Amino acid sequence: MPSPHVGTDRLLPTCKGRHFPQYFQSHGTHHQLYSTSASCAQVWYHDVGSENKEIDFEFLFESCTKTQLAKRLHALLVVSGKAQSIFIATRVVNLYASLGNVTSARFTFDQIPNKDAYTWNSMISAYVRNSQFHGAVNCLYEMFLNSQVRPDFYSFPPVLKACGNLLDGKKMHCWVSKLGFEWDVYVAASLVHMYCRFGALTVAYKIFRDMPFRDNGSWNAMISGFCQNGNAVEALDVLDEMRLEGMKMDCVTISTILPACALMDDILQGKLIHLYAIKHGLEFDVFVSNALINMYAKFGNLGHAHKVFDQMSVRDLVSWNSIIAAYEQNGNPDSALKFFSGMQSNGVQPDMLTLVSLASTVAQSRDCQSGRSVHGFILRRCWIVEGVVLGNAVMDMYAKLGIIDYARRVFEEIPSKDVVSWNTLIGGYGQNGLASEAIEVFNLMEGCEDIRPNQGTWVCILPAYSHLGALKLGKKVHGRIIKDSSLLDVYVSTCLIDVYGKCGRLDDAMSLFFEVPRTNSVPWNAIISCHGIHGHGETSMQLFGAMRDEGVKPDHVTFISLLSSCSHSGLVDKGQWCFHVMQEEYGIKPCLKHYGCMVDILGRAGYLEKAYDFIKKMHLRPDASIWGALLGACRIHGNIELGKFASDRLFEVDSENAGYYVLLSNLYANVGKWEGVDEVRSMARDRGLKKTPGWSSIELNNRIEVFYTANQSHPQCEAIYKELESLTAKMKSLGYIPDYSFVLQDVEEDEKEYILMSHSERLAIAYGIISTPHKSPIRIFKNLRVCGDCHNVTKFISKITEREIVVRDSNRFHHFKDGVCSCGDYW
DNA sequence: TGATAGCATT
Repeated sequence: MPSPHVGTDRLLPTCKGRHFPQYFQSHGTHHQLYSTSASCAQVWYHDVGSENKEIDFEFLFESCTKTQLAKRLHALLVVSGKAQSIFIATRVVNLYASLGNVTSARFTFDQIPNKDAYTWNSMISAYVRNSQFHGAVNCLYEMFLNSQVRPDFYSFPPVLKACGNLLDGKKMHCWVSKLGFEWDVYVAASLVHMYCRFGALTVAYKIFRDMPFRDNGSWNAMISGFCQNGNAVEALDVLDEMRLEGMKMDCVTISTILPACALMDDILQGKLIHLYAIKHGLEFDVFVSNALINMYAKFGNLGHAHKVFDQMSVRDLVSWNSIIAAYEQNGNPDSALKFFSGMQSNGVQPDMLTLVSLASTVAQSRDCQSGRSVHGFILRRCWIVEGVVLGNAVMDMYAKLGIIDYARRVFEEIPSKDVVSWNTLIGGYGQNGLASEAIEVFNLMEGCEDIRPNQGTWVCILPAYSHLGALKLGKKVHGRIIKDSSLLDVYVSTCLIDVYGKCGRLDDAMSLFFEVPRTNSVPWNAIISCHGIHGHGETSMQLFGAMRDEGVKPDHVTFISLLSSCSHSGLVDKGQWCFHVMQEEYGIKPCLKHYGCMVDILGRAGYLEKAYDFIKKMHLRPDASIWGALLGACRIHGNIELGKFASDRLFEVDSENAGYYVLLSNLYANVGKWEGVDEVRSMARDRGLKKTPGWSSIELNNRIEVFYTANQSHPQCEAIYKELESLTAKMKSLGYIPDYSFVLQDVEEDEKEYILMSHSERLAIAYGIISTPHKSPIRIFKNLRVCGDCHNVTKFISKITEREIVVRDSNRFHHFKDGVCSCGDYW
């Protein structure tokens, strides 16, 4: 029975038919059949040339690890006449199937003349093992139509598995019942598993309950069904029942139940199961070890995860992926990268999931060069086209690396974008401070009919609204969320609290805060920070007290919010107390942001030397924000020497930020040291520094109007400047003197006055005045800090126009009313 | 004679 697809590879050119023995003769007696690669060398073919010795086919079957080898073995079987046996032919079908080659399996299958049930069942499972589920179901129908053999107990388990994947199994269940196979333990377990795949847990559980006999596999099917639908409690209940009935957990049970322990946050249960595995000698099973690595990683216990990984004698792709993900998800990108290179040097080929972890790792390591390497690696394998998940991960990586244009490009290249792709791009723009672009993309997404926003979308778009102060747009989304979903996700609620708080609606933020479940720190952090930026430091402290009373554990973000609240309100003692409590009571190590707040608190309050001593005692290297805080404090308190020292340190670590030059120039100007002002100006000029363009925005008629400094292109430009000129005249009659120290350019005085007048916040305020009813309040947002002159001017404007003016800048809120600011000029 | 099946980890 010559087989045309056999023996076609060029290393065995004459192996067809009867030429085959001659091939061996020409190569002597001891002959290595599979000599193409080292991994195949284990398979030897002994003494074919000397006719009296038998070929060890059993050994050859065992040793086939590649389709090419299987084809040679198949050829050998054909030549030796053994392939005519239906038993041997069926084994060949199974061999091809196990190597992932369904085509060859089917070809061999078709060549077999009198197929029996064994043969048909093997072909069915060949399809299922290779995820060709329609093929499996069709093959069963084919078998049924072939009147000589009937489907039996062995036919249905793989077909039911296929049905589970195809999400269509009612008809098959009827058939199984009709044939009376329902009570076979394998068939019933397959039914249980299939219904669990559909999420029909009640039906699955009923079948499971009614089983007359349950083996380990049946229990495992039910437990895994609950686990995979996220019902960890039920899974653990069934496990208890199983053990009460005297059944022992096996490798499958353990690798199924460990993720449920992680889901339940039940580390004790997880450790007990680990102990059980050790006691019963199951700990070195590759599935069990992998599941243990994943569980310990979820509990943040990298030591245990690493130990399990180290003790493994056999590691597969999942083991490497798990240990890489463990380090990546616990914020240790360096170790994750080390394991990735370890994986490569061990000859394990990475898959798409490896690259998803790797992309996140690189995003954390802030290494743009590696980012490109990862992208290149993926591009060479065309993986972006294959799976949207990897494309999304690469987008996220670029967004986190701050290369948002690349993220956009990857987004454009993803053929079937899902809601996560959109969310990632929206969030990416948001994280890079491009709130308007984020909103633009969100609007584009709204135009896509097949994409529906989810909770993740709201978490990405709402901060963009907070950032621009788009209260009305935020409220619109709030309405939609209430309409769409009965249940408010804690993260979405927190974003809404943030929108209301940052749009100046503290009362609305508070009432929303009281509605959400407050069991984790996230909503607390938001509400504390909102009160902080409004200058209500005492309220922030009271909220912290309430948080402690309710038993909610604060995290490092809580303390950043608290410390910045203290700094905005001048609460020196309370700030120091927080800094102490954070370390002593909660064991949180201060990061640069905490230190920055402390320098700010001390410095603003006038304890400049204390602030400097504090910096000297830091266990982290001070960055620009730390020296910037000290410099800012020196400006307020007119300390030239320390200010000069701080700015020297500052420009060592960041010489590009124009804001710090303005600060220093302002310090000199305040004490009348004009030569210092000139020096700073020339420094700034020499370095050709890139200024962050200042802008302010105002929300009118459901639109956000953005004004850039000295913007002349607005349609109402003329009216705006006219209004400002008239206001300036009135202010001067009330005693306003422009403070030119906020002007960095070296120009004539009248031009300096014009520059100050063109500051974006003034343009926005003037636009508000001419576009809204008399005496109505005005809300302005500015991306940088409001300059001292603008702050002073706004006080005058609030008095002249009898309007309440709320300005939120990059730092905090300023409420102006009757010529006074709520911050008491302390900001 | 022999060979075919369910439940497991990122």
